[in-house]
Amino acid sequence: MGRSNREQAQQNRQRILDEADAIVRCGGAAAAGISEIMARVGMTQGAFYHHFASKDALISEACSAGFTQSVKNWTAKAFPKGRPLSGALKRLVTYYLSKKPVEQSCPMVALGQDAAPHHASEALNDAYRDGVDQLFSTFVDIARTDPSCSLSQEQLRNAFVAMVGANMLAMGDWR
Amino acid sequence: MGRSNREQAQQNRQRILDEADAIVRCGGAAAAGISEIMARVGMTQGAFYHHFASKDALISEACSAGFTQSVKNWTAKAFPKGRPLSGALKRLVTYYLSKKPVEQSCPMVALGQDAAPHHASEALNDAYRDGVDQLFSTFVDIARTDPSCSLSQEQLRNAFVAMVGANMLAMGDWR
DNA sequence: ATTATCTATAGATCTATAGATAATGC
DNA sequence: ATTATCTATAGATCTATAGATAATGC
Repeated sequence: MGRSNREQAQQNRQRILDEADAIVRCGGAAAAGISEIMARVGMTQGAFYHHFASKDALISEACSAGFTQSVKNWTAKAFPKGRPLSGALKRLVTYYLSKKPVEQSCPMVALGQDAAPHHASEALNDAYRDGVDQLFSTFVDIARTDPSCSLSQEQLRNAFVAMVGANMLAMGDWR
Repeated sequence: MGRSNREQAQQNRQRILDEADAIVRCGGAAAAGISEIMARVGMTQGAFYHHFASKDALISEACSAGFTQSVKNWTAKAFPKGRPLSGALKRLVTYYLSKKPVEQSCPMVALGQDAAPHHASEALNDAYRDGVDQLFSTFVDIARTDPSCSLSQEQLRNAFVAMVGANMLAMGDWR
């Protein structure tokens, strides 16, 4: 097959990112082989390197994309259309702890090990830390907007890490 | 070099397990290559398969061993010799959240992704779930023995997952 | 005779690159 | 002319096995 036009090529790049994000959330960076990703997209391995400089560049970008997606989801679930602001934090926590398809697992948990500075590139570690900060800010924003929530900053931090920890430990039980 | 005697061979097996545990805690199961492990032990790859049926058998056993070690450490840190029972839970939490060498990272966090049933063998998943149960039981036992602690069962579960979640998220910041 | 270890290697990945090909963009 | 994709392959893993070797255990 010949080359795509610019718009199509841009869409193909996005599909590579989306597939990488999905696989990474299932099994971490090691599970996201380039041949597997490209096969899902419907192209050969060779084309990959036209879109990304390296696997690490892909994973770092997929990490950022995954966190951006989560921020969007959190806000949408906390403030569904036509419902009062009150109860927003509770709705978020319920959504976060609900069972979802593996490819929608939380990026904080999916990349926790891969993003540790001992093994990760600086790009990936930065993307991860930035993503965690974004999700925590979103969490606090939701709590502050929810008039039924009166938790202090410290209580919010405890609630946040408890939510993430509970999610990680629950992963072992998914059948 | 020729063969070791039975006692020496048994010690070698234990060293393989210990090295596997250390590497797994640093970077998960994928980071623990058999050649790397055997090189650290000071033997060649070929000898590995005399001691273990497969890499998966090794990782599963290393997982159990890691949790057993953690249970022991938790109890020792909560109840140091010559100190009152009061304050035991606080001492445990402080120890758990203190910065330690990577090869002593918490197995709940190190293996969280690897042990998820989608990718893990049943043996590894069982070892992980069993290990988490053991650590939670240890946590509850310490709390129940500590006269200064009056947390309910539900509060203890929240404290446990918060502690684990905080540890996982802190990993991204280790420099 | 048994067994713990070593040597050598098969076979399956996986990342990355070089060069050809075919369509787009100008 | 440029560029998105494909074909083919290099080179580096990594798990596992087969068969040889050398010391132990009896």
